[in-house]
Amino acid sequence: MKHFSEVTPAGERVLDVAEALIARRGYNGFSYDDIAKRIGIKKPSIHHHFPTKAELVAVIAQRYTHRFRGALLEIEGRQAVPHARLMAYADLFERTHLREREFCVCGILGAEAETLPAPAAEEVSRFFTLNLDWLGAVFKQGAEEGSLRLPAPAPVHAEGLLALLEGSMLLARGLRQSTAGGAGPVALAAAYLTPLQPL
Amino acid sequence: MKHFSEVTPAGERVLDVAEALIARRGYNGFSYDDIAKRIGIKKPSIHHHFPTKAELVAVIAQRYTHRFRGALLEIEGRQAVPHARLMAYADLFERTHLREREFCVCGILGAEAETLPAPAAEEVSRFFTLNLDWLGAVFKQGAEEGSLRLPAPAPVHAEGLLALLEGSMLLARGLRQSTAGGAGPVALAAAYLTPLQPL
DNA sequence: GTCTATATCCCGATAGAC
DNA sequence: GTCTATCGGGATATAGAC
Repeated sequence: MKHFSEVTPAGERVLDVAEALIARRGYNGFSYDDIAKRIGIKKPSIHHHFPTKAELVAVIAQRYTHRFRGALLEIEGRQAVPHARLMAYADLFERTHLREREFCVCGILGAEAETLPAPAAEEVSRFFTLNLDWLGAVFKQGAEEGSLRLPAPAPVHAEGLLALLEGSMLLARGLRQSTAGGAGPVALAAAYLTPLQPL
Repeated sequence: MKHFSEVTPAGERVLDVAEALIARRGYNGFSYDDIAKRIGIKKPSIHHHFPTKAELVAVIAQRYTHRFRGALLEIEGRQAVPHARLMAYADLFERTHLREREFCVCGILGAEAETLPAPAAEEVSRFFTLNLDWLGAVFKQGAEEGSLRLPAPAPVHAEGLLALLEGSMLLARGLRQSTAGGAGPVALAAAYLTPLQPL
């Protein structure tokens, strides 16, 4: 399959617009014509860059995961303490969400996984695996050095925090508010993590 | 708008099939013909019961919320302790999820809220408000009687637990597993709630 | 309550000129 | 890289007979 780094500048413009559409309406909620109209070109021009919608979405998920991986590395360089790393991680979701109430791209694609073309579903699965592995390692480090007291194995907490953050976006959508009940991803993560810290 | 209790038996059959379709593929992932084929009748017969898809989905969300309200009342009658009530609540999601990997109907509709007809989006919003209010009251009771030590206000924990449970279904979908990473809603809720209990 | 037939529209996708 | 034109299909929805 095509790799996002091979895309031309005009193709990148398509990816940007399509990604924003997915973040708001999901895979089944936008069309090639929606992209074309927002860019100001015609539908067949989109097909010129990405022949099928399946490939377009797979590349978007792939690029999104790549960007996220970069953000994780940046957090590692900026924060040394597990708790601080996890809060910085939660802030990634908060910033995504504050950007005009966007959903995590792979989050909303994950919800639609049953209707997704196989290549796109695989890319989405990679996104979640990447995040769970990274979170699991951070929780494990915290448990080993004693800065976090975990009542469950590290992978369970990794899954719990990721579910909490993706779920907070779903909630905000469902409630039709920018931040559900007034609390955003960071506040929810803090409520999750605070009791795990020794006094 | 029509109330679910006015629906005829044939109409209820339509609701049942459509609800199962939504739980797997979402609002934008199924058509009237999908319903018709599964029941064994023709497409216009579906329109006879529910003239528009917007109304059909609104009634489904309405009925789903009603059923959920009943389940909450049943938990109140069966469990007296806040922690036990919350775990029984998590089990509602676990059972939904084990039923052929279904998503919470209002959960997946919430993710698609931006593309939902207004009446359906309002019903979905009601579902979340109902759940947040109920959870908030349980957390508040736990904090007041001292059986739960909450680092954040009760409404924040209500939002956190609901986000965790909805998110766990999203994760499982995205990872293409019946229970993400092996841990289901109940295990994640336990990891969330255990540190909130005094020793 | 269900049917056949049809209207209208939009979708993803392709052909081929510029 | 973008365009016009078009195809085939599937979507929601309606009319009207049984």
